[in-house]
Amino acid sequence: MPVNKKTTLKDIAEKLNITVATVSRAMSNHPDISQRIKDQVKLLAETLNYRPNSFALHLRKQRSGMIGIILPKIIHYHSSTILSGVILAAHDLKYQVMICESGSTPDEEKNNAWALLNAGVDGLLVSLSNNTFSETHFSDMQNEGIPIVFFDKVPNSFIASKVSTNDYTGAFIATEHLIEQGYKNIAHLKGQIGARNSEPRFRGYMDALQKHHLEANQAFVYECLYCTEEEGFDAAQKLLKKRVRPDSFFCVNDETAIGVLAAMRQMNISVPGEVGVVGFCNLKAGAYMNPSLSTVDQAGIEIGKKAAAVLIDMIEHKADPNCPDYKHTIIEPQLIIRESSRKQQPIIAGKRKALQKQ
Amino acid sequence: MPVNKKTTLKDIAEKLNITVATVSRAMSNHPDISQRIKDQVKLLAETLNYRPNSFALHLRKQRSGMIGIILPKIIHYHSSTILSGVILAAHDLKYQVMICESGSTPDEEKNNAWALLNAGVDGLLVSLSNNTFSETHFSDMQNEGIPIVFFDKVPNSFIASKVSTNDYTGAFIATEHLIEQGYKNIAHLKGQIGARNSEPRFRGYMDALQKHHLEANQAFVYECLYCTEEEGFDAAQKLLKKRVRPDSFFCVNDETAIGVLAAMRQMNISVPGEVGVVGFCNLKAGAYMNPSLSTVDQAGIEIGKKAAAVLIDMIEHKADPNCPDYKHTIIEPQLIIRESSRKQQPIIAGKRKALQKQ
DNA sequence: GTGAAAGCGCTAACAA
DNA sequence: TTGTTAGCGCTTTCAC
Repeated sequence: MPVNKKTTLKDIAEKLNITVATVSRAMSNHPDISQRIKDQVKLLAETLNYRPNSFALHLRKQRSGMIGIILPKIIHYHSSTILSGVILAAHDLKYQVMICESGSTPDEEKNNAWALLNAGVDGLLVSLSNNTFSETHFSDMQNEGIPIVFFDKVPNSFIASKVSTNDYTGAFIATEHLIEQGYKNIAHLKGQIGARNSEPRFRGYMDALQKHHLEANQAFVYECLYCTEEEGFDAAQKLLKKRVRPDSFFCVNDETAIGVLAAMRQMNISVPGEVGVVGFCNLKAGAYMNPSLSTVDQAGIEIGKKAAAVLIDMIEHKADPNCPDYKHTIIEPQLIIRESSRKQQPIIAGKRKALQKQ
Repeated sequence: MPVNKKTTLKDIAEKLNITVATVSRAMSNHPDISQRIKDQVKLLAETLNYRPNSFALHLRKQRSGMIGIILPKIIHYHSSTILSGVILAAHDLKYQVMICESGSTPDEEKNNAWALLNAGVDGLLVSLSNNTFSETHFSDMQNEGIPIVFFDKVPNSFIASKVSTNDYTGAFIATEHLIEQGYKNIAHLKGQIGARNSEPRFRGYMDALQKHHLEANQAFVYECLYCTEEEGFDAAQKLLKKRVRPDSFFCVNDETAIGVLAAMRQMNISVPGEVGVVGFCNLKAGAYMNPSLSTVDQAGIEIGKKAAAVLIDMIEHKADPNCPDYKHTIIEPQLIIRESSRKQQPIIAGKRKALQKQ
């Protein structure tokens, strides 16, 4: 493997018998430099394959043009969608993205944050793990003047820039949709009390019931610990064995909703005829199910784009005295109606339906 | 937002009336430095929140401890799994990961590569887009001494370090499995001729047939252009309308296989009873299908880990005269048998099955 | 229009 | 045991 030393401004200067300063100015099209020199320099730079040394640039500017992102788990569909959005916006603004995965452990999250800062990122994008209850290290960083934007899973009790889905309205429109389809006894598979998105989704569900004068039945709210398909499966079976049965499920996420669908299949209960189901997240898998799963889409790309844009704005206006205050951007989610909740329209068997996606 | 200038070695040196050199040595536990000074320095560093300036370190060492990764599309399950593996291994070896997405366009891929290098990565991890036919820019980089490892979608006609799945054996064991289950007329939904993984998978299929003395029927091989569920759906319908019908499908990926399952449902053909189906990739969705989808798992985490390890090895032994030659690591995939191909065992209705995953 | 020199923060060879 | 000096590659102020 050849180890050709990279060309530097010095190399060019020596070959042309001028100083590095002149070369530097020529490369950046400084008006003082004669066209002749500029041409010479640029030609030589080209032929020698000159590329500026980023390390020197970073040191000089005390800026790297890199932002760091910390995610609980990359494989989650929602996370990787957000990541895509972040990268898009960052590249547009000439920033690169460095990535870490916390695996939902607060310690890793903290280590990741410091590792990214030590690697030289100009700012941090953070989606908190569900298990992070103390955000003091992040407030320390903020106080040091490090720009941080929280996204998706954002801290409640902590003043900072944030970008997140409106979980409340997402849950509200999903529940309202079930009501409009004629379902009356709507159960809710709820997330863990501690989990960041569970509470607003629960409130959205409750408020939609209230708006439409439906009584909220405590027995129809089932708390899931891990929000897996298995829990959804179990929950659905338990709830349907009660004397008063629910006729539909609004689930805190698509995994549990998929579990509900499996339970319905096993119990020979028709969906959406007898029971309606709506999830939350718009997993790819939902579109493939039979019946396909209605859900709430969180516009991950938008969340990512916005979070990156806010962060980079903070980075570039750090010294600005009238620097904008921390702001919380709320992205509105969108209801995706598929077969699992469409009671009102007959289901047309066939390809179009079988493969319907969005 | 406060803009506290960060503490440097100089600050510490001045406060302690010693030189930066001494401070530097004290911080790195140089044996020559007296314990007293070390204690003083470290204490002050601690209280002043000293963190070494990475830009200066990078400039000095001409190394950043960052690697870059280029993926066609992050949202693809397989890609994000690999990414996770890369990050795991990189962090273990004290490297950070910078990420780009090519969107499967060769131009973006090239831009990404240069952008990552300009940002200062020590080496590159690349999964080629299906549309990349000329890899000259990568060979230029290689010739400049930049360590590159290709993974997943690797170049054929280009000598470099590579890590990839054994597509051939994956296809072989999948097909053989169908044969062992008693299927005789095995169709293959094949990827596009140009696509990187299609050919070895096709060969694996053909060779498995041959090994078991089954005649390969040209009419049973269907070439998909985009390998979507829709194509899988169409293909299955077309093939099943022929006079000689296939009794099973080995599909180039899980998307097409999911399409086949949908077609079977619509045509009221029982799976695996009448027709068996096996996919490739082990998408999450496959486990949720009814029947759940048999598939080939590509051990994405392993691919990622290995690719990162090889790259970092190249980076750290760049100057090594007996530097290892480029090597191609092949990761063996694993067959995941679920319901869609298990003809031999009766399907037990119920929860365990409905939710079976791996 | 171009050169000289300083400095970004750090390390390491050489001196003392 | 500690200080001095040079240098990583680049930009920029100040001279000329």
